[in-house]
Amino acid sequence: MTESTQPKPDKAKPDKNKYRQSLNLPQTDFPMRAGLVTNEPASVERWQKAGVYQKLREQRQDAPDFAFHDGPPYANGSIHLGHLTNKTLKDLVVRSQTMMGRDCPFVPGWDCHGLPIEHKVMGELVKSKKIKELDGLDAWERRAKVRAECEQYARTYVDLQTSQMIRLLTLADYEHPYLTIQPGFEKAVTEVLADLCERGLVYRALKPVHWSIANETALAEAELEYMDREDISVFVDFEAADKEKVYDAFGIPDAERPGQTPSFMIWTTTPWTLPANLAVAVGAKFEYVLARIDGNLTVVAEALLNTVAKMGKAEDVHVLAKTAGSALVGLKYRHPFLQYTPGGEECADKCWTVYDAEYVTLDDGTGLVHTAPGHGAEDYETGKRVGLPIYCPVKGDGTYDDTTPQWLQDQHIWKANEAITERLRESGHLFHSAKFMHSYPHDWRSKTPVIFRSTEQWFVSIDGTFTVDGDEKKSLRDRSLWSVDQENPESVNFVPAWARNRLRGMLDSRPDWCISRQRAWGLPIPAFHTENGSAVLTPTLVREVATVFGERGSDAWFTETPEQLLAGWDAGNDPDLPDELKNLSKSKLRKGEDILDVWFESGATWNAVMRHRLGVFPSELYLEGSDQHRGWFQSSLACAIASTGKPPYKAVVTHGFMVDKDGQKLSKSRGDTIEALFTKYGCDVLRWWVASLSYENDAKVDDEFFAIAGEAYRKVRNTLRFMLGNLGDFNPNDAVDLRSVEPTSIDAWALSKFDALTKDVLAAYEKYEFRVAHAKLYAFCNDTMSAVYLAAIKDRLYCDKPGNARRRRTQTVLHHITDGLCRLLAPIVPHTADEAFRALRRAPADDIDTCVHLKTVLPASGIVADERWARVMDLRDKALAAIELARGPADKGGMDIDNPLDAWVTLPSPEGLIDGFDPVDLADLLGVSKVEVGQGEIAVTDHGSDPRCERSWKRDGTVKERSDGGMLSNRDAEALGVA
RNA sequence: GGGCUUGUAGCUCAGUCGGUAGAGCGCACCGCUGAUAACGGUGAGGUCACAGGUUCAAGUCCUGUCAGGCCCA
Repeated sequence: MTESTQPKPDKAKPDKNKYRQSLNLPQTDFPMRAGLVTNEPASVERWQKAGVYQKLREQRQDAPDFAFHDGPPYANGSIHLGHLTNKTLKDLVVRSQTMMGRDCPFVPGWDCHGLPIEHKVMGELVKSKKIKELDGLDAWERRAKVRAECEQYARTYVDLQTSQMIRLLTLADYEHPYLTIQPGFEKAVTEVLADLCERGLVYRALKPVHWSIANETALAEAELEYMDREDISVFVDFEAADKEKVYDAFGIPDAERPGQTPSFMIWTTTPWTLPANLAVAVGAKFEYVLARIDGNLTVVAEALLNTVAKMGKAEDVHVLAKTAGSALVGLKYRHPFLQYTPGGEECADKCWTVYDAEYVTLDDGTGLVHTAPGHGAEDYETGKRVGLPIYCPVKGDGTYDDTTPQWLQDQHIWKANEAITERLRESGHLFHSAKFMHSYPHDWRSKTPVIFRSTEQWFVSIDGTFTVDGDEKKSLRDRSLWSVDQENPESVNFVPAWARNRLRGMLDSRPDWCISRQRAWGLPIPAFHTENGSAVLTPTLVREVATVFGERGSDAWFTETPEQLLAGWDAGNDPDLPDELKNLSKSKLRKGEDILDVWFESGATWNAVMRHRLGVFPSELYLEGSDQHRGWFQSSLACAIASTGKPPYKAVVTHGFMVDKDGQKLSKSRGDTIEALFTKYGCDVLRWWVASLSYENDAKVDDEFFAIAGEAYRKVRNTLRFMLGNLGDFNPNDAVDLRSVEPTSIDAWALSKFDALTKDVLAAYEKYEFRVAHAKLYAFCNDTMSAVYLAAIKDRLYCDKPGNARRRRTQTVLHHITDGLCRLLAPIVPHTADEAFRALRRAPADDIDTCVHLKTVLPASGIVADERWARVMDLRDKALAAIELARGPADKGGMDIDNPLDAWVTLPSPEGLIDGFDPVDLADLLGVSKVEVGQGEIAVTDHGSDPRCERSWKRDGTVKERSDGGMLSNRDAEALGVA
């Protein structure tokens, strides 16, 4: 059946709408359907035209500061859900702080340098064949050219992301962002580097670092990605140099000594590092055995003997003797295939030594650890301690150099894994080998496995001590740890609290910071090399180059000569330059080719943005994802503490990651683009969703959750619409003095509820508990307003005479609450709050000055509702339950009352509970026609057969036929002016 | 393998000092039809991931296991 075949319902009940025209029904231009897709961009345009961000800065000149610092996203690609959450959370902070009256300037930033962009640009140059244009150029010209391409690339994505963030309704100084490629920014970063040089924290050393073979550069920890990889694990026998000393160590009597030479069995998953083996490490405290395994005499840790034997499928295992690891220390062994020693007199006898080391464990392997100081962090420490050379026979491209045996030279290390294993097998040194899968660090860009390789790099010392302004000599590690220590009264504050431990754990264990990279797209480390190759990097020199960067940008490093760059530097007057260099010739200097780790740049944003630009330090807050404990939180802390002695932030807020519906890692190829989400749901809906997250944990993302947020948004929107509709005929001139509101009136109750809401929401905003604010606002709209107050005041708003005092009083209160509610909602739904705020004031479309975002929250009304209200509301709950029962069928104790307006209720007033309360207010709160005060229990009576007012539909006992022929109650007759 | 962290109703989350398990959404049912592609009411739903332990008493404290997440090796 189609609708057209049905009778017209309007005609069916003509009398029902007899008085409809005389009612004050809601009227508003605020539509039920939000139309966010078109209306949000219109709001953005209006705010930009009005210059909201600038106006706020002028308006808040004397207001308390809230300097919040934006961590720079990487200028590559479109923003994704992670950005959306991060940026929205930041905007919730900015807007809520602004709404609370503070001056919260927010300078958005972008991280523009770095490998990912350079990698991408190089790929595009190759693809477009433009790479050929670089062929004839020298290295510096090439780099300059690549840098120009990179800058263009970065700026493209800064523009794209800027437009997306603006579309997301975030409030920031998008006209003047900070970019890590701006000359002023580069200067500020270089100044921080100068400060660190001044503290004596920057040094150059040969050290194993994570090395990307594909990109031929050192990588920071943050540039690694762990992925599964198949490798060979090998158990190798290293033959003892002097068998008698081994037997001595195991205390075997001369007579019982076998003629055979025992060996030390080591285990490694990187056979390619064996050519660089310079030592074996044991744990002095562990027990070791001399065992015969299928005929071979070998030394392994007692605890691991069975596992090792089983792995090698050994059939005959027999322990000859046992001794402590400490007895093995100092014993010598021969390398399985190196016939000579690659440098270092320590090894004139062509043997290497067994040492004790802390990091030896009995978790896996043999308890004897292959040590190659050029290829591992711990190996390096051991090598340094015992004076071994930091030997690294692997070149930057991953092939062996000419210090290795002929059969390895120029071979790639990953191929060498096989070759070495085979060689060991042939020579009888291999006990066992097996392929296995493990999680292994990869270069996050090229997705290729990373190796440890020692190269000359610049480092920031974590444990070197220094003073700032003549304070106590302490290391960067100790200072950093203290700055986050709970015992420290000036400690950084962490939300959530466990973030403190997480940062501390990392500070405890982090090694020296390798800050150099061998690429073109970055800020050059302004070091110069003298003719004999030694590096010059003095504070004065660095500051001089910083000035040049500030004036001409860091491109100058690539296009200018050392004389030009150092025009203002006088070697003779540089206090940190060694005497023998005082009269060096600038023309003989060579520019260093390293660039700075991008984490150093972002670690110094506080200097460029907070200190230089806004003149505020430290920042009130850093807010980023939990991965930034190791990233930005830590790099910023290190830079700021080394430079100023103070942390760059007073507080750190961390949020979790976006995961899928099942809590699993979000796949990168998944889902809609950001623009698709913007148009499908609207940004206010997405923001409402972000506000609803318990962001300290990971957040599940799914269409379903956005849809739920959309439903909730519509409920709030409808509540606003209804409130606005009932103020359709209200003018501020009609307002009554709020102080005249009776404490026992329903209006006083609503006002006090709104005051409480304001207090709760602001407290939540203050603590960055947006979820709490969100829940309170939602409950207020749905319960306090929609279900209770608005339901109760409907009758008077619709039926009282428009200018009636009671109606105007209620409207005054409603206006106050609507106005205040817009302000409280503004940080979460900036478009909708402003739309409602403007609708409340009936601002015409061309009025750009009416804007909720230029306002602050309303002060408390100061109305104290009667303290009995809480108990009166409990009484209401009971009465409603009684009405609900009365509406049921007789066999369930009910009276079959269809409509609550058919009922009257008698309420008891124990201890004068409802004395002085308006019975009409109480009736309206219950949705019944009349309330009487009585004794005993709550009583519901059926008045369904009483005459019904044709206008208000109430049966309040005053309904009778009036002069116009209609059945009306006293109030409605009066409102119409009929007798 | 290590650090930090999560696991409570179908879903998202509260749960304070250890003392009878809470909300919203969804669902079911009912009402209203003057907030109407709205609005209101009522109800069902839980072995608090699992296994031990401490305690008169454990979602809560301790140990371990399982399954996730971030970071690291």
